[in-house]
Amino acid sequence: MRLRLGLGLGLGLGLRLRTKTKTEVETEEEVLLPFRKIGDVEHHYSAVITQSDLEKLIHKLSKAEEISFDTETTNIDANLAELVGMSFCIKAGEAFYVPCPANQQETRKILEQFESLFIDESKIWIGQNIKYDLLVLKWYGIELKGKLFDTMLAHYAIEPEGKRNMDLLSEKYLRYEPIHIDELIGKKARQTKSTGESQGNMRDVELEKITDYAAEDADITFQLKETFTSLLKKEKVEKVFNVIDNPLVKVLTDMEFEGIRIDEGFLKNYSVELEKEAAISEKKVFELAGVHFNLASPKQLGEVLFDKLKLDTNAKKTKTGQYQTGEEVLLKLAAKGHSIAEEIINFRELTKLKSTYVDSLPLLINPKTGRVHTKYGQAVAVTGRLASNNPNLQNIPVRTDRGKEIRKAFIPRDKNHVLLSADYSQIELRIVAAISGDKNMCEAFKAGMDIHAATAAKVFGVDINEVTKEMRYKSKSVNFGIIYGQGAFGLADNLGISRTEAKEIIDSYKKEFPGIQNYMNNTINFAREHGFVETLMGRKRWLKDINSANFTVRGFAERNAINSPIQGTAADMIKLSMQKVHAAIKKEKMKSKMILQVHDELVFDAARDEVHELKPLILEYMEKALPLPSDVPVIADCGQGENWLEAH
DNA sequence: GTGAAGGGCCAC
DNA sequence: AAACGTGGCCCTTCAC
Repeated sequence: MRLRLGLGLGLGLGLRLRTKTKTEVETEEEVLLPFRKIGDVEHHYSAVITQSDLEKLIHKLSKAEEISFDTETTNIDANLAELVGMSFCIKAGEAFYVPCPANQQETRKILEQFESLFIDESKIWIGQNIKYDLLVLKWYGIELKGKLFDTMLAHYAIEPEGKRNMDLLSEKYLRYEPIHIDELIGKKARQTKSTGESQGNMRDVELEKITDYAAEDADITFQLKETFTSLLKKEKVEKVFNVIDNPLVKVLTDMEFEGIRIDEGFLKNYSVELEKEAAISEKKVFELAGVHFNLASPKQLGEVLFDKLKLDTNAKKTKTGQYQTGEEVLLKLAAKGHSIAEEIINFRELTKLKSTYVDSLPLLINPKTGRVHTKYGQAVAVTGRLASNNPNLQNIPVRTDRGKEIRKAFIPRDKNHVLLSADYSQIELRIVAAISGDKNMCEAFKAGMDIHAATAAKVFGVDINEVTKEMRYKSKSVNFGIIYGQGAFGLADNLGISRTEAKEIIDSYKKEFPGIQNYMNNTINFAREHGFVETLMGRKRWLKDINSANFTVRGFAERNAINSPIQGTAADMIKLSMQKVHAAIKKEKMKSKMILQVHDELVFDAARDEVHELKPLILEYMEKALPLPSDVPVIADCGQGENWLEAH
């Protein structure tokens, strides 16, 4: 049996339409396959070539409230991409593809014709990961003024864990298997990650194929919107989507577009310095080891340390039979007087900084802007946090002297700007206090106390003035441990104290902060009953293993249950503050730009003459973005400087 | 050669 | 039995 639908149907607009059936069922058995044609609706996918067809399309789109929209480009990196074409869909089963010529002037002329649509504030643009498309357009000087509906983010709110590419969503929610991109540009073309080069040769794909592919994407996205709108309601996560994640898209688009300026010369010099030091360090290690080998290889290093030198006859091996050579292991060897271990740690620091940051960052400077444009993953972290990649600017070193030098390379755009960094103070602990309602913890924050010292005073039963550095240090560790669901074993390991002492500290902590103990129990019980936990804003995390009989798996789920509402609420809060600050900067027509987010910190490329009004504005919005229960105050601080290190 | 997995380590 | 949550990226190793 062979099904063919949608063939040769009338084309209302008289455009040059192409129609094609998606599921061509070959045999009776295949009829039983789960995938079917989109929504059982006939579909008409057409390429829009002529000027008159283009005008007809634009007219048609101008009457629609919701338009699903997708771009085809030459690069997976939106900052380097050229438009190859755009697809539109305003009705399930009917979609249009507008090819854009390689000649950028001609492409701009096509885009100009869409201006009335793009500036229409009443439109709703539907897209899957629409931040990408917005960025591509922004490079052509176009900003969509309407509202957005990102199907990727809708799905993220519904199901924050796991993959959500469009093929998958289509198969799961529409029971429809889309055309794979491999069919257009081949498998090889996909391995563009390392080179960042062309996404295959989308330009070379023949019109009929790319039309089907691109139009189908717009069609699928259009239909997913319907599905997800009701699912968001059903799962009670509309607020997460409507108030937090979906409106953040334009904010992140602007941030990614801006990027940050990097002092390339500084990094080049530092690289030479690190190279010299690493070479000296490596030589020392080889002398102490009495053998030359690849010091970057944990496998070879383990064999040298434990088979040849026999530094620890009980050295632990990993599951793959390798010796462990991580920093913890090396520190223990160093403590036993093995200076080679210390030198290896030194070598590791030098090479880590050099390869991951100092040598890599310059390679990612965008030739068009001379700046580095990170990309924010908005539907990656299960807790609701953002993730930053290519490059990751959320893990730039700051804890060691050598490491934090790298922050000096992050600089303002010009002499008239400074870097400004605003960060939340102890935000996750404040959230713990607030959602647990623990009296002592809340009071400590309300009184504006040094929270780790206040904790220490309670835990060790002394006056806050009598808290020693050691007591504060230990309490700080417990406070962090609480957030991560750490136990006595982990605390002991972390502090290098006995498990007994760790247990005593934790017991005392639980006694002095009973509300926190209650919160942990209640949260786990809630998770057991409902199968999920949620943030203050209702962001969910599903915990399928929370009732597992397997200790390990269940323990993991329990720690997730405790941590996710805390980490996620902090993420919700800073996302809300980003929207507000972004809107205020726009409203006040300021020159300053928000350029980075690092979980509890926002970085701005701030015009010097705006700093005085910008600072209080930022702090105000950060602190008021999401008021916490129990009247726990939210505090943010702000610094400025000629580079990121100084601003911190 | 490519890509996945492992070990390791940077941030919050 | 495992023992601290969320990420990204570098280098090596190993299978294909």
